[in-house]
Amino acid sequence: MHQLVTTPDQLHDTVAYFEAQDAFAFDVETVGEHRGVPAVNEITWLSLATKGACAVIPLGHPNGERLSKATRRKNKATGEWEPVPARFTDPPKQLRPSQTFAALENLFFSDRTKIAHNAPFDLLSVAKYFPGRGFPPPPYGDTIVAAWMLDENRLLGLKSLDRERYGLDYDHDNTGKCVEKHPFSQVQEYAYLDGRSTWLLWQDMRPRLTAEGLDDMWALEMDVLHCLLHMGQGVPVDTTALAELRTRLRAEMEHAEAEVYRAAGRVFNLGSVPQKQKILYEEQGLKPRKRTKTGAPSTDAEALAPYKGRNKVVSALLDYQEVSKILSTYVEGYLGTDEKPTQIFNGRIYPMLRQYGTVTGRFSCSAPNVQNWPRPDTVWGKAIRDLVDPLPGFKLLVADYAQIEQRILAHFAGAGALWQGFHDGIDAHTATAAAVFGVAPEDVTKQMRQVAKAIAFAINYGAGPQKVADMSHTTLRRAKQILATHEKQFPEVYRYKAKLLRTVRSRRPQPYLRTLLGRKRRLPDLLSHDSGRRAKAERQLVNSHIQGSNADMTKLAMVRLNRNRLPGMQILLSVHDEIAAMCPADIAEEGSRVLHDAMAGPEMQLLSVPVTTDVKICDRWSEAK
DNA sequence: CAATAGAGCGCT
DNA sequence: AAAGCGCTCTATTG
Repeated sequence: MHQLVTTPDQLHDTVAYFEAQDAFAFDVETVGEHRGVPAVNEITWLSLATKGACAVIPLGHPNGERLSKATRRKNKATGEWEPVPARFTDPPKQLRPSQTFAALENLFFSDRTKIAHNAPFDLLSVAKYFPGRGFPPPPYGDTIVAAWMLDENRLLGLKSLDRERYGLDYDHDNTGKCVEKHPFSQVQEYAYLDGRSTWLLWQDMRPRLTAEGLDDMWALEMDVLHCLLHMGQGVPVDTTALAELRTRLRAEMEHAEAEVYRAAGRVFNLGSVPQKQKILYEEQGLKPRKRTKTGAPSTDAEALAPYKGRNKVVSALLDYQEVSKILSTYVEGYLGTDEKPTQIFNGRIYPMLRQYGTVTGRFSCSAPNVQNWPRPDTVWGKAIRDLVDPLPGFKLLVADYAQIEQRILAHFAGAGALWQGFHDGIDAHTATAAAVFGVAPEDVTKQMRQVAKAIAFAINYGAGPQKVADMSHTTLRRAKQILATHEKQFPEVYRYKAKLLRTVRSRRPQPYLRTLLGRKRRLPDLLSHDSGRRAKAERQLVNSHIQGSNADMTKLAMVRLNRNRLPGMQILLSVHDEIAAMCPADIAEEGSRVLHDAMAGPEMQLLSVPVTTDVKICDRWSEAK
């Protein structure tokens, strides 16, 4: 059972009880148009749970109980069913957020372990109610991170975990999505169960992390969480430049659109795949070069590439699609339109990095996703990245690891040509090309290097000879020959792959690998009887080992940067092997050294080959070369 | 009308 | 028979 807290006395008793514990779970329900954005949302429910107690604190829920059960009624005149607007009694008198959070301040700003399911959301939502105090300090617990570390392949939502662990199946009408639509007692029950199950899951999972040898990785992830709270301040953007970009892109798009219609001889919906198929493969008489997985002729850029410059519709369409993608995703997506809300608040975007967002250990990123910004060596990529606007008096610091995945491969494979190349300071693709083509590194041509890149894909992603041929612009026969030579020149790479497979496949109860810093990746399909699934799992094995180890290093670098951050320095973004920060201009040089050492200092030399990064100090991203 | 699937495309 | 993501648009389904 739980205590409903609506009076100062009850609040006082609740606080006293929770302050006597060394850990507690909590959960917030939020409302408002931007309920999902912790920087600006509004909390209307707070639930707390710990050993022996749960408390639910409503903070301005608008509804009492539902007056009529019916949600639809028949219109007598038309005979149609119409929705009945929900009507409620008045809600009970509730505590004000200000008095409530004042009473809870000592609890949240204590050394007690603060546990939530997706803790950055709850902690940052709560933090606003403690102005001037920043966010609650460690230690933290996050049941979604724990669940992910214990099984990255399963559904991680609180409700799914409850169903799996306890057979508990509450909330059939998605109460949390929009609490203000629902009656008081229903939300009260919902908030109670969310808080309670977070606490129960924590009790269940924390010891299992230790049992699975994940204590060090857990410590790292909780340090990452601390860093994410710091990053919750968001990224300042130049909204004026963004609006100008919108004007430019709209003009370009109108032009491109007209070009397509002119070439096609008629107007059609440029966003419609079926219509594009009709135009290209029926009216223009092109031969489909590729099929989609449902068997339809593909209209993607790769399928159209052979016709670019030869067919006017194709050329115009590809131009249109490029502009349209940039405008809708990166410009209107951020500024908002009549249909879509803006993602910019107080001149900032608040990208959400999810530390549990991938099976390999990488971050995923959303709302907006800044990990898929167009590359800085393209005209639109420059324009998008230049929207990041360090505050007056600040510089931008941007750094990425050089060829980190190839270095990790060299580390795992051990002594050999690749490994030696890194020790000699030779670029990995150049070293590979030199060995495969039997020439000196200085004689490696652009084309040879391109082939070496394709080989790297073949190793890291498990690409086959056909793919390598396509990437290297050569024949299947030649690609097979090249791969055979590579195997002869780099036997240690293939020995490493074989040994990894043997080791991992023999592990029980299900095969799993461990990354550089001990993260687990389970690959049950390595034992599948379906050869297709097995082959896929074998590709994932090598890729996850390398990609996951890369993720470990980047996460560790972020934590180190957060720890050694200079006063006024703010970590802005992380994109897989890249970290961007903002630093007061007068200490930018020193800040760049801190960033460099966080990523590639002596303590970060965790591989048997050197790890390097180059930090750029700039006012705009595009200046970073 | 809302939710989901499919295609496509941006990134490392 | 190329690993890991998220967003937008259209078409289809409930």
